[in-house]
Amino acid sequence: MSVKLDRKSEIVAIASKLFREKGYSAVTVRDIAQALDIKAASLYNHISSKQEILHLMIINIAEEYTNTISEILDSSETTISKLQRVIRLHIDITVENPDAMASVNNDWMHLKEDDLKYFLKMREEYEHKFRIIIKNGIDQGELKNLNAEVMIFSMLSTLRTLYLWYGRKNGFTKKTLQDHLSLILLNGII
Amino acid sequence: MSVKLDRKSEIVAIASKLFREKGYSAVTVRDIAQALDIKAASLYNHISSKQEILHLMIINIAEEYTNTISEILDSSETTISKLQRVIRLHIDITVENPDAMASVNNDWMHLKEDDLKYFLKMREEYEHKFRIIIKNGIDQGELKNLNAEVMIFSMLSTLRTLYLWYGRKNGFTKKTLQDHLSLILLNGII
DNA sequence: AAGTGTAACTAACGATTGTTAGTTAGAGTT
DNA sequence: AACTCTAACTAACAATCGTTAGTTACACTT
Repeated sequence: MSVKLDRKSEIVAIASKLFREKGYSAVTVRDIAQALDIKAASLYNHISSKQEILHLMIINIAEEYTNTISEILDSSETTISKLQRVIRLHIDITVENPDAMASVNNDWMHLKEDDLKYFLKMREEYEHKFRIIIKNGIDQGELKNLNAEVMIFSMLSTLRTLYLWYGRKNGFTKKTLQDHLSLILLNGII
Repeated sequence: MSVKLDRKSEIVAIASKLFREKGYSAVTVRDIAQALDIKAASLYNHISSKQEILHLMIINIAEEYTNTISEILDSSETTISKLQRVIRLHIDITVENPDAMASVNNDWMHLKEDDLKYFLKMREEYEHKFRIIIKNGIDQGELKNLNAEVMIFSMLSTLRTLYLWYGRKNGFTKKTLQDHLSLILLNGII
């Protein structure tokens, strides 16, 4: 609503980088302030607490995952097509927020009571809907009849740690990932 | 060498669980002591610092990964067989040290100077040898001619986060994983 | 009985933590 | 010219951090 939001976003962006490098607990508000070249107390003109930074970093992203997988599940595409959309979802969010994804993966447990419950509820819902997509695919013969949990685990592990690989020395562009990741995740490497 | 080692291992074991739940920085030595039902200062009869706990947790495991992948690379098996041994390596270490694996993945950056350099050197060597196995497999036509980096990323992401899934409500036993994981990682799900 | 080693304890340390209160300089508005 | 808002500041707070020093109770060996 106000211009303040810009500075606030700047704080969240810088904090994302620091949280990614050392984790939420190891980063002090003085670290964040120093990276912005201001004093720690000045941060509190823009944010209410260190917690709020974590909230802004994680909750929006978690909601986007949850909303989009609901859309995908409810659509009337083939399982393969659904899974490709899930892969695209992870690529898109990771490319847009590579630093924040580290906190979504590793710092969510430092959310406070309500946020924590909300986050865990969303994560459960996400995995639940992912599981349904996979099981439908198996039932309809679109996927091999293998252990569904191992399939889910294997795909989600890769998609969730995308942030660790995207933008590294390897040539992972958004296009490379979109072209090769579904091939490899769905068809295997042999 | 002495009986002390038992108590020391007990400390590392308890600390592994706590580090896994909240991360190295968020766990205080008072937390660790309380979990053992002793006072914080008493820990220092057994360990020299909080750092030492992290060292014991990470370095041994990293060395085991590094040594074993060297053996695998140097062996004269097929690529498929080598990759199956790599999968087994990750399963074995994870089943043996599920809690410590969390720190290997998420707390290594809190190792101090020398340990940190050593760890990163080992991780690079590990990925390097993994890459050679994959590239040999492609060159000899044992693996599809797809982006090698995406293959590496996809497999390692899954294998490294095994600790997050093993022993959860899903029925992941060591046998289930050994039977299904190579099928899915190597042959895909379609 | 005296001596030694182990593993716990109490008490305290200096440093650092997130946060609050109150102030100030400047830009935009009335 | 007076006022308001914004975003920085200094100074300080109580709480907590990892760690050290010195002590105590007990078991085992001599």
